[in-house]
Amino acid sequence: MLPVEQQLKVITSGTMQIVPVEELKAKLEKGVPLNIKLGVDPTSPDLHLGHAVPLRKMRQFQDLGHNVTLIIGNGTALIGDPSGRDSTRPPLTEEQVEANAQTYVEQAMKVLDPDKTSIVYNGDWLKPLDLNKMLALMSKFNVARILEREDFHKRYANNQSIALHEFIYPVLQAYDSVVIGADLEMGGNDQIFNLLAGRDLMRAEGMEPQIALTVPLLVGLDGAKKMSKSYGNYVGLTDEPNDMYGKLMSINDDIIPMYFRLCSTLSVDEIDAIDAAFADGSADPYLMKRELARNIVDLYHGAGAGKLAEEAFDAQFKRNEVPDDIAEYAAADVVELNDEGLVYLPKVLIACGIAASAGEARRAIDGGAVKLDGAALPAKSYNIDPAQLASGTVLQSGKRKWARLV
RNA sequence: GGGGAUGUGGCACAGCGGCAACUGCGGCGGACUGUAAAUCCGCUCCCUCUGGGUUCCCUGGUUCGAGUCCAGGCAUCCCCA
Repeated sequence: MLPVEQQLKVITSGTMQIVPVEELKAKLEKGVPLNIKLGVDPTSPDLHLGHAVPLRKMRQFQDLGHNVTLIIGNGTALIGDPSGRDSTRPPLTEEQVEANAQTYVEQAMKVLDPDKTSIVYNGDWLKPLDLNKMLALMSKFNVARILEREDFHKRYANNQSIALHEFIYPVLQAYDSVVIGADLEMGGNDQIFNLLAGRDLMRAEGMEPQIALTVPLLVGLDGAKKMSKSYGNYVGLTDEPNDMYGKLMSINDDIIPMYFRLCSTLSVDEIDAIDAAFADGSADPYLMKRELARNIVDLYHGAGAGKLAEEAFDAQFKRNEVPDDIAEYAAADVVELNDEGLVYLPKVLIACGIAASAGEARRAIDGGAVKLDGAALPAKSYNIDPAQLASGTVLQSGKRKWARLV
């Protein structure tokens, strides 16, 4: 294993807080692999780059020679983590949890090293808990302490409801740490209370308390809000390579270093150098962003995928070539003649998935966005000669929506 | 349990009884670019559209005409107990 100082350099890169650092140092100095815990409630089947931030951190631990336990919260999901919420989470059904857990693990393994990861389900030990044990656990916590945390405090102060079972969430999460004997637990920065609860409970059980490590919430592609599917500012881990590359190319310059830090596979030294280059203005943001996009595409789609995505990107957006993997539609299926022997183009655009409604299609035409074989149509050209839609014609709306007639 | 307020397009916020509905954000498209930023222009409910249809929590009512008035319902928020 690397010297403690070097390990710490990697560990602290891109983290929010480590409580307490001295204890972590002491644990590392023992020179044995630590047990690193990450608990996830599979609330959604699709992971994005934001979810991958703690996973990346886990991977760094693995590369340093430590072991990682990924806890699938099929027990805790029955409550729903109240962290950062202003209302009670709807509970998931067992089937949802089951299905989500499977895709979660699949996606997580793109980041983690499967050989150094053990995957466990906390329902295995949480569901069999009997009343005695539950009460014993709950007696270790007190209400005033739990009410101190910001999310509960706010809800309480604002007269928003807090269901009693939500208080139990940190208790169960803490118990997970006891069961697996965690040395360190990580989470997003809204998780700090739950992580500290684990410390308290472990201490109460006479164990060496875990270290709490938090990573920041990743900012979304818009550079403003946190990355989230509902904001539409995310890069999904299963997004197609070209898509992923394109989305990353659209980010603002000033979040490039942060994305390198939290999402890329570059070494800490390399990332530090990039930070420095951005700080003194010597960095070329455009080239850096291309490197970032390649790196992340490689990570999720295999080495070389980034380069291919970049070439496709250059062809499509720099040289305005027709992308080669566009959807094809049989002209016979999509092209309909009206009484005058003309084709109502908006219908064709809808059939080819280029427009959501005829109105949208008409607006796109009027706005000069729609092109046939690269030639823009004049405004109001809604009814066109079917000869313009012969087999082989490429339909385009804007730079991103394409279809080919066959 | 008592009292008060509010419910408008993805979000935010206007709207004297004549509105497909102000404005901002966001989004899309165009120009310019590095699918960055900044800036400028157009669009942003549906419909083969100088027109038609369906909208402003729900249900009824008043009216030639209701997002706007009335009644009841539902939801949310605030104050007091």
